[in-house]
Amino acid sequence: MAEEKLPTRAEDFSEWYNQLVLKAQLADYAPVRGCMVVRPYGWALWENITAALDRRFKATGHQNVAFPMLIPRSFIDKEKHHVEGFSPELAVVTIGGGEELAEPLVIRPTSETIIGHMWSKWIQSYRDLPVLMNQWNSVVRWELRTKLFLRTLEFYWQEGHTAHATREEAEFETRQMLDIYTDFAVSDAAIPVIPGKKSDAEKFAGADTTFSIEAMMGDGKALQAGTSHFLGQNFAQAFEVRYLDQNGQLQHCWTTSWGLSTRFIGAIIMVHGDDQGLIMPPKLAPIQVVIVPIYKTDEEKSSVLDAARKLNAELVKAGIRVKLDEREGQSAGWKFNDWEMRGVPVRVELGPKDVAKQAAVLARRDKPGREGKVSAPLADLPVTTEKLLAEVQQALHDKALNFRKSNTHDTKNIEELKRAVENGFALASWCGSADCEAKIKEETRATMRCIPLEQEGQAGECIACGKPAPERAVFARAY
RNA sequence: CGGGGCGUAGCGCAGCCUGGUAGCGCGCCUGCCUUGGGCGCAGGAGGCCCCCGGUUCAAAUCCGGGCGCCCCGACCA
Repeated sequence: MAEEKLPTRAEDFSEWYNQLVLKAQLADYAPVRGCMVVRPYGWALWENITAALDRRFKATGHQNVAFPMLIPRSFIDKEKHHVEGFSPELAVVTIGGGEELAEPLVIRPTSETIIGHMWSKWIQSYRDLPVLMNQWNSVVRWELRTKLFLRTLEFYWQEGHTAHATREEAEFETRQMLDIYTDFAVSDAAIPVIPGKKSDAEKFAGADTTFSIEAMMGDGKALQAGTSHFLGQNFAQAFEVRYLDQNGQLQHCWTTSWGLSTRFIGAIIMVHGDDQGLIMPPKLAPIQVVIVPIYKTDEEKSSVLDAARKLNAELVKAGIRVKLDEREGQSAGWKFNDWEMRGVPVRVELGPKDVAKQAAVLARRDKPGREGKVSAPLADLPVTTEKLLAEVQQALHDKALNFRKSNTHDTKNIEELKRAVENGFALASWCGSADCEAKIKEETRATMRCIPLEQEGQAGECIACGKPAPERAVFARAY
């Protein structure tokens, strides 16, 4: 690392983000434009995210599967809106084994089509339903403007796909998975999100209805952190996914799909991070506690390291993800800064003075300097640490929620909305027309993020046209 | 896809205008010293100066062409 300090978020949020991702060794640029290499620390975070989600998917009856990456080009063409939405960003394979292919293959941008194709073979009867599947994979979308984690040509995600006998059941599934994303974001990532419905302009290509969870980043911009789509019978019709019901009638299935990607790592960085670097939510942190030993003489070194290793073992036994930093040649101060930059939520400082009184200094990442430090007896440390991790988890969530609240404004006209989205969210009544939505975007550079499921306050007149509006929507500049 | 910036040691950069021995900081290696908030000293290793062509006795430097990456704007998980 050439530069030790990051730019501050106020100076240049975008540059702060870029440098942090590289310096914290979450990811690096790949040799191909717009592609990233996820490094061990970043992947460990992703693994914790996948574990937290996968647990929830399994608990609601979903099974994991693996579909191939290559899809016949013609499949994409079968659903009208789908092809319109995805054609511009497809990567297409035209040569295989040195021969021009009879039919080009696309690298999946998402798997609705190939899954629909297979379902048409597998689903015959209402007894075969529902089908509840999920796959962890990567997909490719040829984006023009890329940014590590937030938008790369290839990204990692999970895509859930389900087929149901009735509209109601499919709609329930769509909402259930949105709830799961919300619960994950709030409980595990400490990121408050607004679950809501997308406008027609913003919805998934091929969906009847798209829901999303929207989060506010540290610069006040919005990030769509997860989506759940009610696909109606669009793909079932395009791929003839049909079943015979109890009355002997042939019916099209109702399907859903839902996804959450490595983009979520970008959300964690931009929601919790501060000018010192990352702050990992304890529940997802690859390293929850780092022990930094401090010593001068050989004698001190051996007694401190003895105590540190013993402590390390006890914390491991308590189920805490702990790392003992035994690196030589870096000073304790250097290590403090290093682990702060990498966002470890709790640091244990252990030096001769501490060992003498059988204690250790605990420092919490979310409170800088002395303010966040306390001394605690070594014997209690597994318990004390666990408690502190829970406190940090809660504090991060509350801080993010307060930040969002204080940067969200009720707006009554376009001027107010324009000002509100300079550094936050705007709540505004919206009549629901695409024209008004387009007008707002044109004049303010903000997009309609979602119509929150939980409506706060009374809807009045549409902010753009003045006609009565049924609902209030969130507008913001978005990543 | 438009606008801007940048390609020189692992990283960050200077040198280029005005052609002539390739440099600085950090990192890395060795040794000593240090470790409670980004220690210090000494020695050392490390280069297709993005690529191709041109001008010239001589090109990192001037000229032409290409490629790549980043940033900013319109589309997107």
